[in-house]
Amino acid sequence: MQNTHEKLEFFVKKCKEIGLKITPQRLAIYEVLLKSYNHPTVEEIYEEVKKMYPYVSLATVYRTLETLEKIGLVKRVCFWGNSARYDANTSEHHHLICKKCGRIEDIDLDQKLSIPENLQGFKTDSYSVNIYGLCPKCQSNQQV
Amino acid sequence: MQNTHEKLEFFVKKCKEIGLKITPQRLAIYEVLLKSYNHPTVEEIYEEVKKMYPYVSLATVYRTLETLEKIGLVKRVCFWGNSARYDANTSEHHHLICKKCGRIEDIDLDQKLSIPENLQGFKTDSYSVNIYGLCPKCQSNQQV
DNA sequence: TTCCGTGCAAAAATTTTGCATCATC
DNA sequence: GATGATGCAAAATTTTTGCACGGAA
Repeated sequence: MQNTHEKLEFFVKKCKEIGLKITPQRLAIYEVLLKSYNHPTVEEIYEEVKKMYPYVSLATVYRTLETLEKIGLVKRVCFWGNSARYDANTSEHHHLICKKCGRIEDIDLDQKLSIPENLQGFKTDSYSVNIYGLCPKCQSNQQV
Repeated sequence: MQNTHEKLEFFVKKCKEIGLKITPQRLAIYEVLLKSYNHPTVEEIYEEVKKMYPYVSLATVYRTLETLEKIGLVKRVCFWGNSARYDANTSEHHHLICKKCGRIEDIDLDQKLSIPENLQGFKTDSYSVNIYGLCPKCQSNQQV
């Protein structure tokens, strides 16, 4: 597991390698994502980035996230509601999802599935597990 | 595993129980979903239903799918792209997803994960596994 | 100086809602 | 006949795109 600083250095290295320019917006967007552990929506990322760069545009956030996803630095996750969410944790991990409020948490599973390399003609390369349930808050609001 | 006919009867029973009216549109939408094994988008379901009921409205499809999801007859799945997809297979099963074209197939896994009932404060009740890879078609178009 | 990236605004795509009418029960 | 469901259109939400300008390399 790398820390934020190492991840940012890696980001800069990767951008230079590929020939992407390192703009303040790009850095800010990636930084926001590194700091958030709640799989924010594009809108939420945008609001956060605006605190540092008030003139940033939502379109830039969309474009940047797409770019970051292409080079493998962030993952697009999509579980709930109508908007895409992003995650800077690209290591092997799984998700715990509240069926009521949609809250998503990362989780490590020690159990491993052994997935055949070939399944129904698909050449497989990874998997992820979504575990559904009720988060602590929604359990106590159950009666409401 | 029930067949289509049994599922339709169950649908009718369930609707009556809850007090939902059985309209031709509802039946048609559920039927379309029962017959499709590719997790169609709302738009795709709409196009299919229109073949039987040319005057059906997209809004009805949206509302009906929401209703069917609430009563547990269909599942909303969301993996790829920007639109919601639906699945009438509500039994325990998992998904095989092509990273390139977004095709989704159901898959049975004989391996089981044993998920603790309590994880990070969440009361868990189910899980699903998404396996990612390349579908046969995208493998052969790889060079393109 | 050269391009890529950005901001802005408009367009496209997706989903929800209000309301009058219709059809099931 | 009562009530819930539908169709239509408009609105709201989410995402993408075109284009001129500005800034990183």
